[in-house]
Amino acid sequence: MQTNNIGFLLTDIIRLMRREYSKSDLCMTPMQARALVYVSRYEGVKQVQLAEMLDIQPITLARLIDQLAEDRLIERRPDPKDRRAYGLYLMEKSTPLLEKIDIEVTRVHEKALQGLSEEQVAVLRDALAVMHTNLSADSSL
Amino acid sequence: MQTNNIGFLLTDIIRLMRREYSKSDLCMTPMQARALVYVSRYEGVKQVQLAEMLDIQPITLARLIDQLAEDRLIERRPDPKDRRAYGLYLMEKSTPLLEKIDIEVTRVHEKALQGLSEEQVAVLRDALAVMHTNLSADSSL
DNA sequence: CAATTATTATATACATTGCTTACTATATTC
DNA sequence: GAATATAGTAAGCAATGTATATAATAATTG
Repeated sequence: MQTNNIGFLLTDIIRLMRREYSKSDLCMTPMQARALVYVSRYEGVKQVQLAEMLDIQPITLARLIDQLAEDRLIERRPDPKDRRAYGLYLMEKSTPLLEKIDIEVTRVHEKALQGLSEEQVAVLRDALAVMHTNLSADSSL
Repeated sequence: MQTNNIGFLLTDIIRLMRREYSKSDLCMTPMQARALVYVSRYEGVKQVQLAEMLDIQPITLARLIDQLAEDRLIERRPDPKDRRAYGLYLMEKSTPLLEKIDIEVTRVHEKALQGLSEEQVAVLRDALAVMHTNLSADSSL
């Protein structure tokens, strides 16, 4: 049993990246930022769809959206065709914030990946994508 | 701003690995398992040292140790030379559990890494190690 | 040797992210 | 029209992490 296996490394890296993000003045958590980024990319998305994209439970997303809505970064607009559902839309305040998020993400990426060649980063990215796919596959079927 | 950046990928993979581990019958959390593995590798280690190895706060580790000690997997033995400190030692019950952990870690690794060549895995592992080092560096100095 | 400082472990309180289960309101289907 | 499915939420819990504070003990310094 090794103490430097890949799972341990990943756990550490996530924790370290979280620390790095907390040094910024974004005043939001990584998942909040992520949800906001997704809304900006898929404006009008419904919560169920977004929860599926993020692979989290709808209730987990609901609370994220609560926070973002309370901060007036996004809003829930009633779906005209389905009175149960809401579409998620950006509000004005989010535009400059999204720019800051982008800068911050770039900063952390650069810090994390420094010293790695483009090729290494490409292999890393591909390997992580494969791992994601492998782990998403539901073997219980 | 991309929705498939490396930080997002890592976050997802950690969550998916956690789910995968929860399917096992280990009845312990990843961090508990990790702490147990470290104790098995560095038997007699003191809590402060172990917290440093895991790069977590001493209080975070203290609670992990509480849980493992309550389950009679490890024990705190008073340090003969320092009455403030304890050495951490395995108890009998942990031997078969460590074997099960090893099997489970191998299973999840194989599921996560399937389809990747040995070379890709090697690059992945190296890249993650570099990222860990990069992010551990305290740039505030 | 006495006083200050540092270290070890823990306590308390909190935030974030995640889960399960259950519920309401509304759509859809039989 | 009744049964079923879906969108969103509520309540409660667990795991992991943080900051700050405190008690006990060691180490250092004057």
